[in-house]
Amino acid sequence: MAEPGRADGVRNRRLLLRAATEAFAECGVDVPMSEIAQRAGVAKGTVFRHFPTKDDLLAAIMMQLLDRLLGTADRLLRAADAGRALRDFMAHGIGLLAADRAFCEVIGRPSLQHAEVREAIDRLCDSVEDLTARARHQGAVRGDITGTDIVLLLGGIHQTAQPLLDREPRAWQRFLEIAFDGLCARDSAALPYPPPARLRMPDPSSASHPVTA
Amino acid sequence: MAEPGRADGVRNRRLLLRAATEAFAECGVDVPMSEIAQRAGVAKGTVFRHFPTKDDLLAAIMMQLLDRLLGTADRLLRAADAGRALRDFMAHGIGLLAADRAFCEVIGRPSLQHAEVREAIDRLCDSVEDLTARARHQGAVRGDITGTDIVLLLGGIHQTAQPLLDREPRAWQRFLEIAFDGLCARDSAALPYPPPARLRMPDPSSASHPVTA
Amino acid sequence: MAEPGRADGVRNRRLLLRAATEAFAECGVDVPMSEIAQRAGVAKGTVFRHFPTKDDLLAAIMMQLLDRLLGTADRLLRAADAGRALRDFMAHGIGLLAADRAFCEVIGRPSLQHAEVREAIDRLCDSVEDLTARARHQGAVRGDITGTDIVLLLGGIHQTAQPLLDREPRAWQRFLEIAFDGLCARDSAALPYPPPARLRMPDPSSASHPVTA
Amino acid sequence: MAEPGRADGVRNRRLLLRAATEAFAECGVDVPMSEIAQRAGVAKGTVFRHFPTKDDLLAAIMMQLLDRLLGTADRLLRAADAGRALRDFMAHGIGLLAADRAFCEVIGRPSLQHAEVREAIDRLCDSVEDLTARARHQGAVRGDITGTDIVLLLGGIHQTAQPLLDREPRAWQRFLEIAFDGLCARDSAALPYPPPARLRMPDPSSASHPVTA
DNA sequence: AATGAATGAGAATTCATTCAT
DNA sequence: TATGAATGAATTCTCATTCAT
Repeated sequence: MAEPGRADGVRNRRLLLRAATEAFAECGVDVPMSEIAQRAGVAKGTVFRHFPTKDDLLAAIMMQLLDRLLGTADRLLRAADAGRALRDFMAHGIGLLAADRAFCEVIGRPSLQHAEVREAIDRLCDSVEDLTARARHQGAVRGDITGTDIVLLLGGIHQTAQPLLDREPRAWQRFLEIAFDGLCARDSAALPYPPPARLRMPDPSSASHPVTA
Repeated sequence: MAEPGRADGVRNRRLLLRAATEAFAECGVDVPMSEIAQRAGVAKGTVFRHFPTKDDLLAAIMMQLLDRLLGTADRLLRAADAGRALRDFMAHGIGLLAADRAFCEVIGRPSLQHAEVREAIDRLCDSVEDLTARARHQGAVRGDITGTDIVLLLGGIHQTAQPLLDREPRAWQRFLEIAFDGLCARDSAALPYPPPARLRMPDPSSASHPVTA
Repeated sequence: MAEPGRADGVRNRRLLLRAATEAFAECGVDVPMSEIAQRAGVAKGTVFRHFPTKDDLLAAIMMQLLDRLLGTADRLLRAADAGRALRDFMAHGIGLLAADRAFCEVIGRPSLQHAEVREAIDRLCDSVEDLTARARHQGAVRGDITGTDIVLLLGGIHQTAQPLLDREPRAWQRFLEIAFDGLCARDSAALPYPPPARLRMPDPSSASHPVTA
Repeated sequence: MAEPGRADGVRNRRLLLRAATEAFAECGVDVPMSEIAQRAGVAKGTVFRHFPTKDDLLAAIMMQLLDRLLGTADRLLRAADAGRALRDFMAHGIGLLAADRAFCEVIGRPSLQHAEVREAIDRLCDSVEDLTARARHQGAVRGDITGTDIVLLLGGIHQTAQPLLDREPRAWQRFLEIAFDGLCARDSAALPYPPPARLRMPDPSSASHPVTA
């Protein structure tokens, strides 16, 4: 509108990502692009200049998350105590999710099919698999726990605590502890269901059920 | 011309609920009302005769779910093995959620604020609290686990397995087992975060943060 | 399942077609749907209720034109004087085009790829081919004139007179006469270019050049 | 630092005209300005520096066309065989139009109202009138054919062949021959409609009917 | 009561044009 | 002068909801 001057493109991109992350986190993926523009203090057209479609914007936000997760996972691969490292990774990941309501809703959206996002998820799965394997070998978790279990639990634990997040932003720690105790339980019987297959983002072709497996 | 219209009305209401449950489960809450009307084999106007707004329809579906959960909880209160009963309750609840993609999305919607729904959630929490207390007293779960933990875990475990649901509809059993092992872990240290407060549906007035606590 | 409100629907569809024909004729295909709605005296949504996309509306208008042309062609096939019939057909066709500026612009639009439209064009070409063959056999036109020539000339003659249409709505008669004289010229040398192939609407797949051949 | 910027400006203007001609020819007048900028290898702002509005750019392209037509007409005025000259002029003109899909669409656009364009059209009409008068006097065309007829036929013949252009870029020669035969037909009855008035571009004020006369 | 046509407030997206650097 | 980021009006289309029949 009466915006004084044209801001640096880089700066606006950052403003937009911040505004979008916030808006998606608060309102979910159905928040209008115009709301995001407003929060970023730019005109609607500027959003589309930086992110040609809404799904491109969602994908960019996913990438932020995935990049941070990947960085953490790779760093923790060098830790001596693999069990501790695995738990730290989960804590970090859940903490990131806790800031973003959109994560649950983004599943099944075309944004997950961006080549970039698919690759990042793939790389993340690789690293978490390594992280988990080390914990398994050190006896820190049961022998039948896989990296995919861990990735799935990230979202699940976050979701468990989500209704509390407003009033108790750290409540997820409670459920992480419970889950981690379950992951360790060495003397228990075999789990009643085999380990899940590696996560595969759905091909852009399959249109029926939009959920991944 | 005694009551045929009324009978029709009852029948249509049932058709609509079935169709809506199915449609929401398959497509999520963004499915158009027209799609629901079509699946039910009635005209759009008829949907609105029975459910004045979309959120009323969502609330009715929530009520179905909650009623079934409540029935199960109350029945299981009479079981001898309280640990077994708690686990059965969770399995039943997660199984219901697994059939309905809309459940995750409904959080934060005004449908959660229907007086009827709030009351049902309240009643459910009471029953699950009882169920959990019995399991606690029988030593089947740790002493610091509450009914609210259990209710929250319902959604969380479902969410953990959700990306697998298409290909492996029973995968949630694996994560229920893990979580339940964690709930039992008697020799562990205290949980790092205190038990959550009782679930409270948000007041219809507070519009900012749509998540409950 | 009576048909009470449907009378309105039929009436509105007619209003819309009339309004759209007028609007396209006056303003070209770029006229906004909202303008058409306004001219028809209905709300925007009503246009889309009747014609799900703009191209559907354009296709419906094309169908009006093609149906009338086809009716005329078929009727004239029974005339005794084939040369006269062919000229009458052209006069009728050009008269229809003269009322519609959109016709020139619609070429290459997806509306031409509607199955219904393609079939109508096909049928029209068949009839005009017959009409032309009869004129050829009666010696009313040169031996190397085909139905496709005639169909193409319809648009061409209209286009020739178009800049005059506002002030002289019948000026196309002058150019029809000139063209028809050219079609008859029996003692002339062979035409410098072979007859065109049958008109074929482009496959929806070919996206490069949107013009038909 | 004498005039390098100016030289750049001239060069850019030429690049832009070339790119725009090409883009309009391929895609029609709705091609975005950004596409033209890209084809010219300059930034969008540069397009607007040279042509303040899109219609200014269209007008400049019209001027190119008109200048070439005018040059040809004037050159052919000196030919001995006036009938041959007239036909050569038409062939040249149609050939130019055949390369430019935008020409048909430009009719009715404000670009036709540029003073410069109006003058060029006027001058062209004068020359073509002379050209036609000479052909008339030599008996090469009917006595009631005017220069305006010829100018109008340029667009009309092009339009006739347009649907074939993709596959048969020279098909217009067939229709030029037919039309020219019609123009010659000396023994025919009088044409059924009087010669058109001189072409007049519409006043910028009259906004209702966008077609010229 | 049921129907389905009509409504109109948005939603995403495009693009000519402006303007700061 | 050239650049390209920003603008915002305009456009197509969707969908919850209302209402006449």
